[in-house]
Amino acid sequence: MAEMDTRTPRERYRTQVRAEIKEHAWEQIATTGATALSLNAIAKHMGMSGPALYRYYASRDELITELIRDAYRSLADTLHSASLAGADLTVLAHAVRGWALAHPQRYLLIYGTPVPGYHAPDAITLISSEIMAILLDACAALPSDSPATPFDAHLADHRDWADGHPAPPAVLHRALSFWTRLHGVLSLELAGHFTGMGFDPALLFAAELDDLSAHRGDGGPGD
Amino acid sequence: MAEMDTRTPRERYRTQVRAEIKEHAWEQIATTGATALSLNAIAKHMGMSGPALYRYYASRDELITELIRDAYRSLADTLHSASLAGADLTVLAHAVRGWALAHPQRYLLIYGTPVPGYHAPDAITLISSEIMAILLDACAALPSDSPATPFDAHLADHRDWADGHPAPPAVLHRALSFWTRLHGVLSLELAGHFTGMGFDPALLFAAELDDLSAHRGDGGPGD
DNA sequence: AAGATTAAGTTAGAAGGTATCACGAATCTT
DNA sequence: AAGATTCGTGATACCTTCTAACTTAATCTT
Repeated sequence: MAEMDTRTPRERYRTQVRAEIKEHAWEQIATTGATALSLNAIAKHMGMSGPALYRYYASRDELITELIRDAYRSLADTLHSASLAGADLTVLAHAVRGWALAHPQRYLLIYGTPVPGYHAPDAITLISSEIMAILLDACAALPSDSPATPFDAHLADHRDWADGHPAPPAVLHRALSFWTRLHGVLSLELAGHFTGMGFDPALLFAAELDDLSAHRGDGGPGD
Repeated sequence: MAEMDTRTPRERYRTQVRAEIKEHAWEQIATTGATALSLNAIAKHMGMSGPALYRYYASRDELITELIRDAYRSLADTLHSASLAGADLTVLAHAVRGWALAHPQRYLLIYGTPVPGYHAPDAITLISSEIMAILLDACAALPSDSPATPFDAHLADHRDWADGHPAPPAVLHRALSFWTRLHGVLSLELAGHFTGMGFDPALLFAAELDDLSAHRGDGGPGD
């Protein structure tokens, strides 16, 4: 049975309206993009007048910040699930890609062009490092006998972002490459820079992924 | 001697004002970002009233389109110069990075999150394939004895974007990897996703570049 | 040179955006 | 039931892009 909700009806109503606002916001973002998000339109769509929204979100920026946080949370949860069900890099990569293609505006909200004056609050940094931890675990699972590069040496001394994760520099390096390479393909694809070029972005993504898992692996027959 | 300018003074004045508008636009974009570009602010900054700008640009979108075109042109020229002065991939990559760091908003305008309803006109597609041609030339200059991947086979049949360039599929593949990997690092760096992580993005960029030039090159220790 | 034409710049205003404020009304608390 | 709190509203201020009408000025034609 549900335990007694200690919150007052007012509070429950409030959180429900906040959630409904975000729902409409996502709907609008999915069609018109994040920059064109309009509080007025959301309000009218919900049957109330513009300024009423300001009872729930102090500003447009605050709403967007919460949307970004939710997007991070959604991605982190997706990765967490994938990581539980067999956490190798390939599975993880396809989870990321699937999520990004299902919610392009969410991905772009996180990793796209930043809002000029925007600064990520700590809550987001936390989720971000949670994602990084999953990635580092997956990278650590792969063997790595590649020679230490100059960048590896640099990483040995600059591993704040690993947040205490005991991975060796080569693994840190691999995680960063994983992140930046997949983002390179994904962001260009989502931005539409491949449309009209003729090839299938999914295959390029897979090729980059193959290269990541193979060429510094067990020294075996890479592919 | 300057040859007679056949244009009327009106036309010369017109192009000069258009150029001045773009200059102010870049100034504003550099500080506040592209989404916050305001025609009104530009006009007031130039000492004339808002609607006057519409004599020179039919809409805000038309101005932005021309800015994007100029940004593409600037990048293409930069790459062209670099390509003339010894066109190996490393030089090219550092030219791109230098340009991107010098004009972050220009880079983001080209490769960042797209404007929802925006569609690139043909003039831009032309410059884009000009850039691709330079990249393909540089990639073709490197030896390539890597085994054909499934993606290579796919590229053999989907090479419209190469625009008649006679590069073999492996070179096309390398060009795409070059593009996406460097963009992966650059875009995340420009978006500020590395700030606070501690490591030096320049070294990550260099490491990615090393990997690109080395591991499928001379048959080195890679595989 | 005088008149007609064209272009440029102005003000006014429509439509829409964020955000603040003051006020009435609904609701929770006591 | 009375009081305090919160919600939603309309009015308002100040932005934005963009259109329309009007004035002024430069240029072209006769």
